[in-house]
Amino acid sequence: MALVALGRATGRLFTEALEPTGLKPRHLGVLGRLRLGPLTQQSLADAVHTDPTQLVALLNELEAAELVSRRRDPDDRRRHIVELSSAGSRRLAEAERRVEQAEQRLLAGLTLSERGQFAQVLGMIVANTGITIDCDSVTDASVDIDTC
Amino acid sequence: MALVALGRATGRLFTEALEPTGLKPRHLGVLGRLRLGPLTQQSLADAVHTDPTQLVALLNELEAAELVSRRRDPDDRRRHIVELSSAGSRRLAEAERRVEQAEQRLLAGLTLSERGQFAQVLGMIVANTGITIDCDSVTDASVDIDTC
DNA sequence: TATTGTTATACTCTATAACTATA
DNA sequence: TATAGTTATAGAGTATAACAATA
Repeated sequence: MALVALGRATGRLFTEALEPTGLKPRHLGVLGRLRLGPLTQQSLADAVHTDPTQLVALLNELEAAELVSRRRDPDDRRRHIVELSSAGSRRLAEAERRVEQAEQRLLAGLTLSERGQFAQVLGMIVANTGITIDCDSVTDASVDIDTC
Repeated sequence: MALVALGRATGRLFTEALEPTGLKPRHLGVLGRLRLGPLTQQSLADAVHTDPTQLVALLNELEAAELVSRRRDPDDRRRHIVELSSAGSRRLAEAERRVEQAEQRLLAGLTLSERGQFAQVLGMIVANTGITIDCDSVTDASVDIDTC
């Protein structure tokens, strides 16, 4: 179905748009969530619907780039508290800008009302089926930049 | 973006719907193309926009299941001519039925006119961007079962 | 004993290069 | 030498199980 192919193509588009930032879509999801505040790795994994096991690798990369920090939770030394750095905050903003530009290119041929309809239909499909989706703001009327 | 996640979820939906047939979406694309007539592997690879190298594995599986046959082209013995068997034809029909059912579930909440709008918008996005898509009938008004 | 984070393993997909047999 | 098909290899992405430290 065309929807699958278009989804893949869109994924490639976003991935390429992010390339200059050194981030991949999944990194963006993590950084975006951390902007709301520091989290434990477990709760972060839940929040971005990622396997805790895969989150480790993502965080290793983000930490190596000094975009996030990990520190032990003094209350429970098994836990790591993950926090967005100021560099991470800046990188996130830049990445979001690039993704938004890519999205503008993608939707260039559509009028505002068509974009609204499109977002609405996407939301309805998600809502009306048992489909589990990896990201949150699907019903966001602006088809906005949740790059989960 | 929601579109990416929905595309992935839809892909999983179709893949699962096909499981009882022992086929994967890519097999379906190959079988569907062969229904139009026998082809050389090269032209088949072109037709379904698949790497000739990956097509080999797909055809090995389809041939092992006796859904297609490969024979040398007498005019150029380097070439293989690939042909749909009658069993392949039946399996294809069954697979298409299952995919269509999955699609009905996916679009269950939408009215006919909403489905039309949706297909139209998908087509416009594809047409208005430089996106290369792996399948043909994207602009098909019925959002029909090209499972490429 | 259970939980947090980590490592190791494996399996699928995909992309690329090298090989064979024919031309 | 070039082409059709094949094989081998390596790289992402993902899922699962086992492990160390801590509770």
